[in-house]
Amino acid sequence: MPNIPQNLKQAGLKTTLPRIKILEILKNNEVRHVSAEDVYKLLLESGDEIGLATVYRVLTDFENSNLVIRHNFEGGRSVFELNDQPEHDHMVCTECGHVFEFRDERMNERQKNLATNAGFSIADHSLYVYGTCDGIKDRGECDMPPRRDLDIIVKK
Amino acid sequence: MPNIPQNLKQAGLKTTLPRIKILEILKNNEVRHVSAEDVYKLLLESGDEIGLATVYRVLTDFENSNLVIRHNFEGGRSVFELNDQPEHDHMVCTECGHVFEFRDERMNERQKNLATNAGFSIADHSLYVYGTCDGIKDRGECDMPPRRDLDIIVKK
DNA sequence: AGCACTTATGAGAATCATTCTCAATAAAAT
DNA sequence: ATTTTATTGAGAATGATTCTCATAAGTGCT
Ligand SMILES: [Mn+2]
Ligand SMILES: [Mn+2]
Ligand SMILES: [Zn+2]
Ligand SMILES: [Zn+2]
Repeated sequence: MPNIPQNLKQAGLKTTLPRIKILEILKNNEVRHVSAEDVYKLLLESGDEIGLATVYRVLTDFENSNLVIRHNFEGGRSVFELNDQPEHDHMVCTECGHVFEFRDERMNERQKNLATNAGFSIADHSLYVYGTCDGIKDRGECDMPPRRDLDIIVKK
Repeated sequence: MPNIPQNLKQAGLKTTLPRIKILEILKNNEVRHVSAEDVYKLLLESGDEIGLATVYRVLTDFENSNLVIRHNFEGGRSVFELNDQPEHDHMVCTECGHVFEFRDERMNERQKNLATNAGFSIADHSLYVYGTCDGIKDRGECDMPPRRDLDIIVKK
């Protein structure tokens, strides 16, 4: 089991209670793509009184030390996820809010080639697909909580 | 030359002065990816006193009637562009702010297949690539204003 | 453990983009 | 021209996020 204080130290961050608690939440398998507000509420639920400003600060610190990745889905609020998966993209269901993760190696490659050929150095990229997960819903997979593993993997 | 009142009527929008002025700006070849604030300032520069709230409203109306497309690049502000180009994606230079447009038919297809196979109905998607345009800059293409035509087209 | 030094936290104020409210106005319909 | 209905403008309100600054907590060193 990964040692959280260890993780923080490695990331160059002091081991403080708020950071430990928040990293615990993010490592918890029950959640995956969470907003700052979500984290704040989860903390309250577990009896930890940590200010919202602190939650934002900690998440930003985590982002800067690459412990988490920040997403800007439509809707104006940032969403964070633990940076413990290979690079992947997201499909967001605009009906039920479920976020599906997928990975398409060939698409990544194509993106890189494209940029490189154009003389552009990629620092980052974001691909979000919005729609509804009807088909998946029909198969009873929609209302399940997001899974730890990528939902869809497209092989080369 | 496309008739602006015509365009508005077709879109089911009343022909009002603010709408005409704003559509004029968007159709003007000098700008392409603009924020509401940008539009507001351009209006002021040309002596039109149109409230910022109206600019936002009009742009949203335009979006709803598919006259424009709204982008949510990183940085928390929406950017709009006239919807007069085939579907395309964007590379945003985080140094100079230049936005390059590109189109990769195969990537689009792949996205669609991916989603379809997963039982997901795509309503929309956004692919933004962030980085720096060093190479392009070297070739003296970077600080030019965005062009009307897609910057980069990748053929099948 | 106790002390000093540095960094993080909390609460609330401040900021920023965007939306809302509502009275005044302008466009379309009759 | 008159009525009807949608739009505008100014400023207030909102919502997410950041900032400020006094207080508290972590870390290193006696
Ligand atoms: Mn993810
Ligand atoms: Mn574009
Ligand atoms: Zn769904
Ligand atoms: Zn550049």
